[in-house]
Amino acid sequence: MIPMLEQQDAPRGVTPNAGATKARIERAALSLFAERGVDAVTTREIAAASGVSEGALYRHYSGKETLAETLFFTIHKRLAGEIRIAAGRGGDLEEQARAIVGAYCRIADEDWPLFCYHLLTTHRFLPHADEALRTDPDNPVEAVETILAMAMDAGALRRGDPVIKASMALGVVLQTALHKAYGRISTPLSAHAERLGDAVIAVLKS
Amino acid sequence: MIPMLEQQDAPRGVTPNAGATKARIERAALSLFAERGVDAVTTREIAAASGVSEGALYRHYSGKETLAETLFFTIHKRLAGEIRIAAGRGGDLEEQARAIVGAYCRIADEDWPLFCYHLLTTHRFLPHADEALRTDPDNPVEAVETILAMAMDAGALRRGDPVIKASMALGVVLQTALHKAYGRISTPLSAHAERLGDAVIAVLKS
DNA sequence: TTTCAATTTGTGAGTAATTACTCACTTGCA
DNA sequence: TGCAAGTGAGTAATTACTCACAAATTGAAA
Repeated sequence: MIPMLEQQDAPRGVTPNAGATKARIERAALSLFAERGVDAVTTREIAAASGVSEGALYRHYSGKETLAETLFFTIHKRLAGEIRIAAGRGGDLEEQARAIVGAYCRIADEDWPLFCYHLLTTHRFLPHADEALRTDPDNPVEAVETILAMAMDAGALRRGDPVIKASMALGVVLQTALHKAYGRISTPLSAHAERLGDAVIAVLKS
Repeated sequence: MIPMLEQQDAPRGVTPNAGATKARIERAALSLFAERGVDAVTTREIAAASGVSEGALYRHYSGKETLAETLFFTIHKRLAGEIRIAAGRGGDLEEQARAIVGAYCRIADEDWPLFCYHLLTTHRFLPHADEALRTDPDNPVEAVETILAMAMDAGALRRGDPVIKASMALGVVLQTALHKAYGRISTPLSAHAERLGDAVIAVLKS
């Protein structure tokens, strides 16, 4: 089952509403999960918020946990992809850093519930995911680590532990996003992209 | 009820084991909460892990939620206090920053379950705490914000939004701690205190 | 020191409430 | 007509919390 998340244009030969229910369930679950945590949200609530019955939920997902997991890894892989794309647009390390920061801000502002859900539930899924997913290199952290390791090899960055450098650099952006999640910041994350970029670059050079 | 967390020296006139049960419950709950999340841990499990009965739990706390909340705000206030102490030892902003980073690392290494629990459950308690607690200025974030605002007033730091600066600086340390929680880093946090300090200072100056 | 009632602390089976999930059935589209 | 999609009352299992009781501790009188 592929998550839909957004209403898509209907391919020909398919009812226009195909996937609509699935997408509504996902959007409702997402907001509730981000707000109160997966465990605190009941399947009844998800159904009510989606405007469908509880049974419909099980037509699309084998259970609540699977739904939560699928949503998580959707954004997880998307973030990894966007990071690689941003970094792949070339330029020096500073330009790459700014591009990655910009991508994070854009994704966060475009779909805050999804981004927020990822931010707040990583610890639930990452350490406990099965071997295949946990060691899957297609994740945001490793994407950044790879870029930093390559920059070190190329002499664009002082040698050091890429794991630590990556966590420090990511922290600049993610903690700011967290503060937004806590209600300490009300502006879009993009409003701070430049300062975030400056700080990330300062961390990388430190 | 005051959380005990550690066995204390018995004041005279009091049984030597006073508080021992309460402390055991708290330690067991802490580890379980940090590992799997408050909602996923049952009172039975806490009782079993503490080696006491389920009823004993309710002699000391009015319920699971109260226990979780008390543990959270214990470390929350302690972190705020330690930050202020570290910053209060004088010195210029760089020395203050290094002292605060050192304090975070020390607390994390001294009591990782407690620190980790705080790290992973902030979003559960902070946005939903009652007015008094949520607006209580005795918290780690405001402690840092205050220090930065004062440094700006004193001309030691370029003017800017202290909220953003604080979140970026905190992120350097907290995201690295998170990566330790995810199993990406196995060394003590203190092993990276110097690099973390360098990065925080770089962020502040950026 | 010994005794002992009062008080605190601990026990664990029981309970009411909740909840994830099922299934026999209906609906509506191709 | 056939099949996928949707329904919602029902169910078995779980769980936070209670309560009647037992054990331990205390302070001090004898």
